[in-house]
Amino acid sequence: MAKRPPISNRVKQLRETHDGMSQAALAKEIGVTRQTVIAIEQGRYSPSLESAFRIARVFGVGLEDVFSWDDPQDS
Amino acid sequence: MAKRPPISNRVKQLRETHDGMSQAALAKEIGVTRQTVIAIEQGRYSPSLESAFRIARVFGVGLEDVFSWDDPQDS
DNA sequence: TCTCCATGTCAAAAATTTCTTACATGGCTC
DNA sequence: GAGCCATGTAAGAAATTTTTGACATGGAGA
Repeated sequence: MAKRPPISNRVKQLRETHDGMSQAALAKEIGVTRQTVIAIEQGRYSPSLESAFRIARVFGVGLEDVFSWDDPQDS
Repeated sequence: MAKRPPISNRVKQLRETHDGMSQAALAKEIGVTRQTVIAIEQGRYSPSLESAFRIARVFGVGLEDVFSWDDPQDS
């Protein structure tokens, strides 16, 4: 199965600050299913670059304002 | 099959400006195979967010300095 | 209470990305 | 020419992401 990726995201917070947009509404806007939004928010797997870009666009922010790389160790 | 995503990238240029790093060397650094690097450079599909972050890191730039969303317009 | 909505879980199928292996070409050097 | 190295193609297997559909829970409101 999929490992948890070393990437965290603020999708949930962004939804809240975006007029309490629901997962279903976000899913519809970016063209994926609600299951996908749930899985991304829960960090079960990281989305495709394409979905990531679409999410950032919906919220009008940069990709790295939504997703961030937080690998503890790495040379 | 996969559609070509509305995302372009400068991986090839970055390799060149990075001391002519080969595809094989880049692949090894980001932990994927050479085939994957080729496919990404050719835009056959967009990489996972994880691979995208690793590529940006290798070149010491931001994610959006490597990959950019170029969709004509959204509805 | 009953209904609606948002969130969440689960499982299996479908789609996409990545890997593995093998082979081809062009450039360069010896 | 022979030997490398970098790039490219191709096909199938493996892994991961996304979809589909069904069901459960809690909160808000009528």
